[in-house]
Order: sequence, then C-alpha cells, then structure tokens
Amino acid sequence: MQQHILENLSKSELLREMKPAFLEALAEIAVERTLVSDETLFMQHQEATGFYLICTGSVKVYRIGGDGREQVIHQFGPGEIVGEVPVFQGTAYPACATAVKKSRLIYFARNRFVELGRRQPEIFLNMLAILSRRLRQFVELIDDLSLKDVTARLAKYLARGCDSGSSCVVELELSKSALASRIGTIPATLSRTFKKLQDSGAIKVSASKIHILDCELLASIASGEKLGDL
Amino acid sequence: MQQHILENLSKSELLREMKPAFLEALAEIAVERTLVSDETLFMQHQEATGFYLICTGSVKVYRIGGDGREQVIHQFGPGEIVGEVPVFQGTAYPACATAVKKSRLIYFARNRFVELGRRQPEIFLNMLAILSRRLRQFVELIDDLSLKDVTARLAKYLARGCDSGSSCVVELELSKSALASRIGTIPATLSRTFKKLQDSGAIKVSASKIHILDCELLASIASGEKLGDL
DNA sequence: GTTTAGCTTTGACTTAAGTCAAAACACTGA
DNA sequence: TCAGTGTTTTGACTTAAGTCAAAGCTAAAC
Repeated sequence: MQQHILENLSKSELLREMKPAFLEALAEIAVERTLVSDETLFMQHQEATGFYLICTGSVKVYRIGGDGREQVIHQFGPGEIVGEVPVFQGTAYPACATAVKKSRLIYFARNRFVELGRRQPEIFLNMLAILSRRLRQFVELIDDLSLKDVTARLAKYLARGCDSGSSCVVELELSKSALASRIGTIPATLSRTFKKLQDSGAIKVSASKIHILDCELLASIASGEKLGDL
Repeated sequence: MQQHILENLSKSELLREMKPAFLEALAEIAVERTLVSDETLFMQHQEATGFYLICTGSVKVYRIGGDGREQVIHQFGPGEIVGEVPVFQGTAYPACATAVKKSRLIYFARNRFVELGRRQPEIFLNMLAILSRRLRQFVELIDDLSLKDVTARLAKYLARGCDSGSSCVVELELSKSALASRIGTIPATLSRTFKKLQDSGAIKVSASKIHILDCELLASIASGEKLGDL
C-alpha cells in the first residue's frame, strides 16, 4: 500500500528529486483519495488543511468573483501539486479546486506534514534545496526567453549535454515537439533552427541523435553570439 | 548591530517576505562580511559551509572549465542570494564565486542555519511557502512569455490591481523601464503598448497613474483576446 | 503488403516586437 | 532660470519567429 504511494510520489517532477529516505518518510504520512468528476477538493477561504499531488485525472483551480462567475486560474494534471502554498503559509486556500474528471490524488495533511518536519528538519531542508534549484532554473529560462533567440536557447539546451569535451553525441529524450515547447517555441521553428545550427557546422542531426561537432562554437552560440558574427 | 543586519535582510526580495519574527531569528545567526574587489567567496568543489546575501557590490559566479578558462554563469547584485542551493542540499559548491568590486555581504553558516531550523521548523516552512509561491509565479510568467503577446502581459499586470471592481486607479510602483523588463519587453515597446490599450478604451494613462476604465475588457485582453477581435 | 494516424519538415506569408537614433519631457541642483 | 542628466516617447526600419497548409516520414495496426 505505502509502496504504491511511493511509486506515485516519484512521478512528481518536484518530489522525485528528494532523497529516497525522505521520500519514503513522506509516503508514510500520505493517504490516497479518489474523486469523481466535479467533486470539490477545497473551497476558497476555507482553512488550508492539506495539499494534494495529482496522480491521474485533472483538477481545476478557480476563484469565484464578486459577481458569482467562476474564473479558472489554472488546470493541473498528473504529477502536479495543488494547494501547497497556503498549507506552508498557514493561511486559507485562496481559491477553489474541483476535479474535472475522475481523478486519483495523494493527500498530505498539514498537521502530519508539519509534525514530520519537526522530527526531521532535513526533509524541509531537502525540499528547500529542490525549490531553490528550480527557482534558479526558472530565473534563467525567463531571462533567456526575453533576451535570447531560439537559436541560442536550442544551442544552450544541447550544450548542457557535453561538458567541455570537444565532441559527443546527445540523444534527445524528448520528442521534438516537446523540446520545442520546452525551449519556448513551436515544432516548425525548431526544425528550421536545427537546420541552422547544422549549417553552422556546430552539430549534425540524425533523427533524435544530435552529434555535437564543435562544442566551443555551440557554447558561443548559446551565449548569444550571432551566426553572422563569425 | 543585529538591527543593522535585519534592515539589510528586509531588502532581499525573497527574505523580506518572511514573517517578522522569523526574519529576526535569521538575523541572529547572520554575520556581516566585507570583501575587496577580486576577493573570492568560495571555490568550486569546496564543501558548502554557508550562503550569502549581497548587500552592496557585485559577485560573479563562474566555473573553471577543463581547459582552465573561466566561464561566468551569472553575476549577482544587491538583494540576491548566492550559494544557498548546495548549502540546502549538503553538497559541494558547484562553481566559484568572486567579488567583482568592493562588496558587503551577509553570511549564513550552514550549521547555524540547520540548527535554527531544528529548533524552529516553522522557519523552514515559511521559507518553503515563499519559494513555492515564487515558483508558481514564475511558471505563469514563463507560460505568458512564450504564449502571450506584450499587450496581454501588460493588461494582466494592470488587471491584478483592480479585482472585479468596474473601475479604479492603479499607481505604478515601478518605473516604466523597470515595468518593461518585468513583463519581458523594452521601454519603447511598453510605451506603444500603453497607447494601444488606451486607444482600446480599457485604460487611461496619466504619467504613473493608470485609470482602469473597463476592467472586463482589460481582463479579456489579458487572457489573450486580440484587440481586433472585438 | 496497405492504411491510418502522428510526428516532422518545408514553403509562402504575416506580424509583433526589437533596434537605433532623435526628440520631448521631467527632475535636480547650481 | 538654466544647464544637465535621466527617463519616456516617437518615428523609420528590420527581422525573428509565428501561422497555416501541404507534403514527407515513421511506425504501428489491419
């Protein structure tokens, strides 16, 4: 049973980064919960008693405006976490959450979570590490999105693969369309950009295998050097 | 003395959001440190013994590549925090950090920080709240940067001000150039965009006071409705 | 094999938004 | 008051990258 929960936890993009021992401790305090479509998780203004990890299904988070209309803020899917901010803050839920289809969730009660952290502060420390690392990555991506062009962003993505080695092969673990949205563009543009990088001589593309021919060149493109400037 | 540190802490964009009592506790374990230009904070691979908040000056973080050349990853300025990720993770510093000019920093020793969290886990919880809230905002901004145009982003920024009320006045607390970079654009474009929104009848601009004339319209522009579609 | 469906690539076209430079405006201190 | 500095606006121009639609590929399914 707890084993089953553990498996689900490690599908969450954030939690999977925790140290295994801590993740197990977290699984211990978790309980599973199934919702039918349109069942409500929590309401706006209600005291935040716990947060949820979505395993399957989908949950919409929305606010009820003064005029009674509901305004959807976001829809969350598998692997995403809902409601943790007010739980950590100790405030009320700032919005409502309702399942839009049959969903399986994992629930973490606030008091059990706090108790866990009191016994093992390292768990909180581990979570702080994950969040601040993620924050760093996002700050960087935001910078890149507004300052760099698609070519530089793709080059940067590819350059992560091979450190300093003069040549190597990167196997894309994402589909090209997924990669496109990862670096903030669309498949058509990505395709053209791959070709552009290939023409520059920095890489060679064969399906999902990218041969990095000139790592230095790739790095300089990644840092914003225009191809024409060479 | 500690009072002085406290003041500096509340200038950090992240720490200032902490509950005052916790911030004071944090100030208790902090020590001030002054660096001359080119003085090194820490080296790559060295055990992470603590992290720093920059009060004045500037610190560059860089990696030494296999070929000995230093590759600057980022330069941090006042209010920013350096080195917290490896400290939280309990790993070595992944890069080097050196002051690029005379700088005043505040140092948090890892062991004192952990000890503090052990005594008062609520402090960690409070920090978790701040980080996850910030993360949420960033996820949203990243979405907006790649999916929405400047007009929608500006409309959204302005719409935060007036909830559901049909009309109100928002006083910009940022300069227009700061606002521009906040929503991922440049002053020239921002200026034109303000005019565009004004022409649509949603707002009226007078210097740093923005009169919101039609909140509904503004909200629909914010959610991606093109002005031509009306 | 052939069909169907899902990616990926390509081409032709459009446009939002950036660049650069000049002008207008605002604010401070002499 | 005026000079002097910094910010905001404007205009003319350029371009990266998006849209849409068609054509190629793969690869599993019949």
